[in-house]
Amino acid sequence: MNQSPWQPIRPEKPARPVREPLSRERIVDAAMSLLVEQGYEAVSMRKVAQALNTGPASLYAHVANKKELDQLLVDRAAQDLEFPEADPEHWQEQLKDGMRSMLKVMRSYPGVARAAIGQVPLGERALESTEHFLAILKAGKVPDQAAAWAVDLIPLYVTATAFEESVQRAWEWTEDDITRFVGELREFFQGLPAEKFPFTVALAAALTAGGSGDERFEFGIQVIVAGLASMAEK
Amino acid sequence: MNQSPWQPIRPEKPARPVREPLSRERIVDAAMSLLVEQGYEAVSMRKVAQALNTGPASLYAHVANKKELDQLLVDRAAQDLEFPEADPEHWQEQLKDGMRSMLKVMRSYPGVARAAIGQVPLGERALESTEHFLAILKAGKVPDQAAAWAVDLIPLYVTATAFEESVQRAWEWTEDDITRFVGELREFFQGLPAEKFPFTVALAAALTAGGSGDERFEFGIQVIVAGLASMAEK
DNA sequence: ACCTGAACACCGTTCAAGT
DNA sequence: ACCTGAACACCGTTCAAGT
Repeated sequence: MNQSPWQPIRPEKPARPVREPLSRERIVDAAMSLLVEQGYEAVSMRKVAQALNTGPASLYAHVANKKELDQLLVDRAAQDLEFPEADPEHWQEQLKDGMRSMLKVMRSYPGVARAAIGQVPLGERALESTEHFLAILKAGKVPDQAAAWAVDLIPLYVTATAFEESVQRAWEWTEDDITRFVGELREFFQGLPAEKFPFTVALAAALTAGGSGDERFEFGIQVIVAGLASMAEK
Repeated sequence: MNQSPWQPIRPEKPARPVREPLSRERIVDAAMSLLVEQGYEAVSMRKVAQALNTGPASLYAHVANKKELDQLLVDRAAQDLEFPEADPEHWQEQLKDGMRSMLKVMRSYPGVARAAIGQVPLGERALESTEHFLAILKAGKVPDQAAAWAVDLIPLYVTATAFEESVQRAWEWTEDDITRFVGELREFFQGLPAEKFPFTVALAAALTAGGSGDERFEFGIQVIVAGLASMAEK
């Protein structure tokens, strides 16, 4: 206002792009948003770059490649894991709670299961999760080697469950579609030739029960925990 | 030779491409070869078409899309499954044998596990496999609902194991690389702060044992079978 | 040191046009 | 009915060139 208009103005580079510089942090943030909003398939180097208003090549100064970005996403998701204090009296129930919590986190980041499968969990939070599962297993007197392999089996089962769900979710079926599909499936099983498929026909109803996934998952963790309990000492 | 050279010759279209016509069968054959020789990533519509000396668009007259081709590949692999006659006396060992056979087939078709995950197994051979597992489980007096969910859990575990292996194989590590990595991993675990990670440090050796995968898989099927046995009636 | 545009070698799928 | 070429809208990664 009070600046005389004919005074020469040095326009302090107004066109300069004051964009925040790129960083691993910002890249993971952007990738995580894409993952949550649009699933794993949407997390491409190009789309992440676009979300950050830059080109795909720019990401490679901060992230080695797509695989490393996947690992960073798994680490980020692992931060949401929660574990109660280990309680030796109820180690079996605690093991189940840990697995339920793990599935919950993976469900809240659809697609992270695909990135997690086959990864050795070495992030800080992943290590804490391993430590916690070991503590629970040892409280239950599970032998060392069995406990060690169990902390491999447990994430494998939970991740596989979450991955399977995410694959099926990618087909974009509605609740109705699923109900109809399950019904048709039951009829298909029932209609099979009984001489050749006696058990499949007889158990058609049981085979198609628990479509939502929760009951099947509960069954799975019950089998695993009971199996581990059978190996416990004393 | 004995044909007079100035006689008008109708050259019966020698340039006509006598190529065998496309068919589902031939497409699956070509895709399976690619899968076996170069892994799942190599099975693209374009590469399959190229192997058949045609363009990608030609495949769509016989196969709806890539997903359907994946299903056909799983069906094809399932034909290699073998099951012994069900023997009630040794149902637990038979269950394990069935799982071992399943893993063996999946290992011989690297990449088929990725195509199989999340699929409801409805091919003829897949149905026979379900029927056979049900027969073994019922011979072991596992309740109906548990048996039904078990035939979901079993393929999930085997497929996840095979998929995990195929992901790791895709990194193209040599035997030496793996040995070195496992050694470094053990040292890494041992070097963690013992106040924060007491069990991880103490069990470092056990955590890194059985890198080949066979021992880990044997442990997994032992846990699952023991868990199912704990649910058996009587 | 960090960022960029352009290029390379790929994808799955569609469609109008041919036979 | 079956097949084709060409196109569309994508991939991950590399590299020389800029600042």
